[in-house]
Amino acid sequence: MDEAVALRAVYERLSARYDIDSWHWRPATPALDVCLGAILVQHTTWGNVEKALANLRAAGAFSIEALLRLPPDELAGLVRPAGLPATKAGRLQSFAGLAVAAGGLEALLSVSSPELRLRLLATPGVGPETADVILLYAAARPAVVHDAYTERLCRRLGLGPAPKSYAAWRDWQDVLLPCDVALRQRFHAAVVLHCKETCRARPRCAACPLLDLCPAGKGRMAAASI
DNA sequence: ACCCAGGGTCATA
DNA sequence: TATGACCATGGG
Repeated sequence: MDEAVALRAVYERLSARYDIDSWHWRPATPALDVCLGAILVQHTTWGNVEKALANLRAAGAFSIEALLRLPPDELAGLVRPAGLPATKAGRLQSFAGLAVAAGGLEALLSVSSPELRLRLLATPGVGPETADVILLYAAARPAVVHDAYTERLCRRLGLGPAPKSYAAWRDWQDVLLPCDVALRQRFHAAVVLHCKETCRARPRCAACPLLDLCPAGKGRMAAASI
């Protein structure tokens, strides 16, 4: 079976099992929440991000303007639960500066997708994955988000591009996935939800909905641990 | 005590 | 193109 069919099957099975509404970036999630969360979640778990976001709200710092007003070390204190506090405080302020320069967050998120992606990537602390999360979930553009979960899942299924770069993975998905915002949101959300549930906690789960998609033989064992 | 976590950046071969 | 060190905290 070719890769387009296989990836489509992954989408069908996982989106049927995992609801986008149990995902922290649902369609109704405010854009600012998505943007700040996307930066804070780098190399940390979502639970820690929630604590940091709660600290920001409690301190009245949950706005582009307030973020820029706050002294860096004070902001770092609020963000500490998410790890890398000094680094992430600076990144939040860089992003806030980008939004202000564009005339506000709404204005920033309304520029064309290619231009928006370039501006995001030019912002310190915003790399390709963070930029694509913002494009897909905050700006509702049909972007592809690649991440460690997607890569691990695809590799175990024997899918994916030969090059290991983010760009190669993103381009690969971009060709195979229908260019639909809601679909791409559901796909990414379902992959992550599935991997978080089964990857470490329940290796070799016999009820894995992707069991029949993996290569025969040894691959079947590997698939069971997806 | 140790290992890992939706990453980004900088240095190096 | 790709690998390694670094950032620093919370949870298993």
